[in-house]
Amino acid sequence: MEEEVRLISASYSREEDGVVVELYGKTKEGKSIVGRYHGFLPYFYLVEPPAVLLEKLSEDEEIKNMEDVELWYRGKMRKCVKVTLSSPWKTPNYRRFASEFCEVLAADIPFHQRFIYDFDLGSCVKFVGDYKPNDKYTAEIVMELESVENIEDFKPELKIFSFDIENSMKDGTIFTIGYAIWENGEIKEGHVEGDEKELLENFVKVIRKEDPDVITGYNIDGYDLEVITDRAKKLGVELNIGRDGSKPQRIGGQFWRVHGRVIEDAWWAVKKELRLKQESLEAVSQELLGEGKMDVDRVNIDEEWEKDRDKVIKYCVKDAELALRILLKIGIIGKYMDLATVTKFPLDDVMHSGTSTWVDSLLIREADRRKIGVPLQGQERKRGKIEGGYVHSLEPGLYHWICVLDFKSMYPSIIIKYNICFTTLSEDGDIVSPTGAKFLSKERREGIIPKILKDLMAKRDELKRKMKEAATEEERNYYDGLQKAVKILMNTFYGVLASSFYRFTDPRIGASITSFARETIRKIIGNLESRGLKVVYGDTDSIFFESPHQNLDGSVKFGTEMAKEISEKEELILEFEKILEPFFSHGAKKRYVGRIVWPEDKRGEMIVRGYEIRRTDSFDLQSEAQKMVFEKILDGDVEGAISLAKEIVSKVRRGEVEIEKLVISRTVRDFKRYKNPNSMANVQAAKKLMKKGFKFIPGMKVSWIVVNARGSKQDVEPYIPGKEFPYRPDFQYYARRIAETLARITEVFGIDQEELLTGKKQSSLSAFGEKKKMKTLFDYE
DNA sequence: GGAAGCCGGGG
DNA sequence: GTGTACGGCTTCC
Repeated sequence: MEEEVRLISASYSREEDGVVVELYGKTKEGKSIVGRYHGFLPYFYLVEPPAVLLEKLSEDEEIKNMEDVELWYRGKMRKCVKVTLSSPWKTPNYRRFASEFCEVLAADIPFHQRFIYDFDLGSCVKFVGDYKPNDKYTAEIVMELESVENIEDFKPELKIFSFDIENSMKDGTIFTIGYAIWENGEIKEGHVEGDEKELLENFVKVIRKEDPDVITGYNIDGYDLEVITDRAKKLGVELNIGRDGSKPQRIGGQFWRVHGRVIEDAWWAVKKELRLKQESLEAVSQELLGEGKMDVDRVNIDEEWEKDRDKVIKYCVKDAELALRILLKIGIIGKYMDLATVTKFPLDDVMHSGTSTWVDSLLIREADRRKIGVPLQGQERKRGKIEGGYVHSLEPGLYHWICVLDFKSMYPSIIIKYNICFTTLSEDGDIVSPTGAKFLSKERREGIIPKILKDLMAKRDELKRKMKEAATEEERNYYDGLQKAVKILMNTFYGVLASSFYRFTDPRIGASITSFARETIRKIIGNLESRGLKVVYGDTDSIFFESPHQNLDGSVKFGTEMAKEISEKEELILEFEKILEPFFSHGAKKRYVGRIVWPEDKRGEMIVRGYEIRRTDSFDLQSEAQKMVFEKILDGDVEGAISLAKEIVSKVRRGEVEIEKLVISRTVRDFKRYKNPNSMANVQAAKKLMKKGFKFIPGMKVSWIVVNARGSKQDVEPYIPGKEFPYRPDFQYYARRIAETLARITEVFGIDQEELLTGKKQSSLSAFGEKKKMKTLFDYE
């Protein structure tokens, strides 16, 4: 019997006759399946172990086998012993014990991943074996596996179960659980009823019956799952919602895992994929779906429940539905399926493991093939930060016809070009990085990291080619998703190598990569300048220079030629990415704005880098004013921009501003949890609300307006939407904040914060012309 | 300037 | 379960 399966998650069970590896997935036909594999055993390696250790281990019943092997480790082949044991869960103990005697290798690899590496499985496989009904599982098909083979990847539609709970603010009792299920392009809704115990039992029943691949909801990681687990425990309900009947488990006080399914919090998905100022379900639904939650006062949920149960149930189901549609809208499942394909992992592993594990997935397999020892992940963390990319200084001003060139996969290309790898790092290497580290040339020993990256790069080119040749939109999207995933994975390699203590590397390697990159980009900038071109800016892998032609056609032609010419010289590919007309910066690195005029499909798009305001104490007027001024500048109207900035500031000073645009909001927790509660504006606002007779519940969001910022601490007054605000905002304070924001732009034209505020020039320096002085004034980094 | 603290979502 | 884990901003030292 055979079944073609996309792997969703993998784990193992202890059964009477030993350990069983369980591979969960979805078949091409859309059925849920579990494949059971018997007889795979955990193992690790000892490097040059002393006899006393071997003796002790050989007397131990847990140890199944010991075998002499040779492994390359720290620059040479060494005598090692492969130790096979019978219980994966005991491995950490033996690892700790053995570490007292000698170095231990590959003893910290999760058992199911060890299985996947050893069978070199990808994310889609063929199960070969017999169907054996087994009432342990909720899956439709259960197979006892004889073998597992890799097959071409496919993306089955997954079944997604979204839920939401409503529970008492007073005692935590769960009132209802609403859900929405995505299957075959349709959404089905429902809720569970009964007293709290029945309700939880019914919830478990629904999940077991529906057997979803993915469980979601909004902030379920931090709230709903926690509450449900607590209440179930109190009431003695078995929360066996795993595909094997196991309970969900919290990992590191963070996310949750359950055997056979993926638990993906829609809120976290939104955080990962988008950068939004407001992340509440209401705000995100409005933003992505154009509709909001139902009108229920959840601070008074107990009363609402007493008053109108049907309404609360509807509200609850609606929230579950919104979370589901958000998850679908951002396409995170599809994206991670593509990443699963390129990392050769089950979906759950790629979604819920760190990026270093993605790199492990390719690197450990390759290391095993080449008999290279796999070191343990070091314990040290966050040490010795390496120097990053080169950032070219940016002189303040407005520029025209800026060509932007970008290195294609710069860091991966550098790693390949200079054969940078832990296997090539060597004192007698002939490739010397600017930091002094030496690497063997490709001819003497090809590094395994460069090899993997080279394959990935070729893979990406092939996928891009297939994408271009695609006959249908669907096919095109399929390949586009995969090529993007390869790109993400390639960049992850650098990110992991640059982190100070990844198992396969050390800071010398990360530092060498960036130093080669800095050297390369500096050289190219130097070349461009020696041709008389003005290089305006550059950051890590991009170069911005002024086109010698003040028109579109000439600039496109010139940029294309330059990219081609430099690429040929460097063994690295420079791509002509875009033309900005105009381009503006006030002179700080990583901060600029511009309008794209080429390529055609992005024409008119405004790009803003580094100026985004995402401070927790920001108010709407700040970002609105900034945006308006930028738009004027990009229209080429500098005078207009300056007068607009002055006008906005003086209007705020005079109090001619919509009060809503000055509101600042934040959550307030239990006052006791603050070290210095009285100094915090949110606490002050909450206390004043209570005085006015409003009910305060920890966790509530409060809004306020600053009414006096002159003293040692800010005086604020709560703002209640829809009600008149009976105080006078501290307009001087708001004018100052706005002027601070806008002056960063207008300073380039000689108008500083003081002048925006008072209309008077404060410094004797006037605007342009005095470049040298301007540079010292504005070149803050 | 780096480490520690806190928020954000949810009822 | 061979894994101990957010990301960004602010305040503190």
